[in-house]
Amino acid sequence: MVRNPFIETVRQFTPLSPTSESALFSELHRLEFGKGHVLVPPDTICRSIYFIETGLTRTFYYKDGKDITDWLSAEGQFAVSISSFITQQPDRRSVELLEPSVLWSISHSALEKLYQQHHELERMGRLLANYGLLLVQQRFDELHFATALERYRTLMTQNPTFVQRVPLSMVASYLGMTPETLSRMRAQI
Amino acid sequence: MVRNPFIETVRQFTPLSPTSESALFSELHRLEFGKGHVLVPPDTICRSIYFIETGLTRTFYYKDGKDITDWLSAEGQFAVSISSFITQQPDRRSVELLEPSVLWSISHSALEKLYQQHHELERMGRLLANYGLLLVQQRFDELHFATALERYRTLMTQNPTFVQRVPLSMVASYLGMTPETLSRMRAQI
DNA sequence: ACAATCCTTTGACAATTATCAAAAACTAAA
DNA sequence: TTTAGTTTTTGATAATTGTCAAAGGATTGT
Repeated sequence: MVRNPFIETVRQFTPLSPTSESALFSELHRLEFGKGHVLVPPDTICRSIYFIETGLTRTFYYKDGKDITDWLSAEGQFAVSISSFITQQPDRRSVELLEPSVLWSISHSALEKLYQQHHELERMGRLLANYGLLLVQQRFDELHFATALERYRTLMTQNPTFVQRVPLSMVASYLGMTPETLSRMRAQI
Repeated sequence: MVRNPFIETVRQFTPLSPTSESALFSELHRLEFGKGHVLVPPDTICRSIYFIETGLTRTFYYKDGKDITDWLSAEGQFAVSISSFITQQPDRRSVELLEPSVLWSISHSALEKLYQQHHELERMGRLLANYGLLLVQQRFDELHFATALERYRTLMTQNPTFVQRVPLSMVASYLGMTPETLSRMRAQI
């Protein structure tokens, strides 16, 4: 029974045999980086997925010269440039640390190999993809027809720590608004 | 070698052995319904996923009394209330036919059984979930920081038939704007 | 502690998009 | 074909959000 935060999170999705667990564990790498470290540079292939033991990351890209925060992940969550990881093609999205972090990474190629060898791990991969789908769909719904104030309120109930830990200019683009608009939503309580 | 549009599409994601193919095929049901037929009523559990051989479907829900088109699917694509299907919990999203359609359905429980029995099919499920993730992410990006005109233009290049086949009021909410705004975007060419 | 920088807020104004109303265009049934 | 109903377009106006500029706060390094 491996004791590792990545594995323990994965177990909540599907039970794993000791064989699968140790095979998975043997491909994990523990990483420690400081604030500002770039996990995935822009226009490169995202070759690993990162589980956050402690710390905070953001995925972002530039559109028309503007810095757009696409995703935020904290402890217990995954950080990845999702479309690049799935397609193994370069993507404009970049991933960086907003706080010094302890991460567990596994490479795309190692995962592919594990998927081939262990049906259980293939299932884990499917369930993690399903989970990701739910998360993206939730954010999609928010943007679809919620006002700036509604989106801020949802964030305050679902991820209040982001507002404390992430610069507001990044929270603003995460929510699909300008920093000025976010500041005004906050003033409205 | 099964000849079936669902199976042929799935083969493009991953190769399937004859055994897996016939196991999958044996769980498929061919369905034919007229325009307006409701595949998934609102606030019910979406128990099947539907592959469209011919026809057109939309997923929609009501927010503040307004009808919002969440997703459109045509021949060669899948129709499903995605979060309900994944969680097997009720969801406000409803799925209906916009044209008379020929569909191939498979139930969630049959899929679960097949996933258990055939590693290859579990892989297929994982790859289909990955594909869905890419699609939702693309639409998320659009809404995040593209203007109404940009969103209309993207639709015209990526799915021009939707504009011809779907009532414009539904295309408008699909794109996250009012019918009046869509009409004005169209007038601007 | 202090400067230098960066982040956030505030204000004035502009652009985008929504709302409401009515006219025009289209569709379907008799 | 004509009519009744629905959808789409157009117009006037309002609400929301963005842009630009400047002031106020906070943070960091020396």
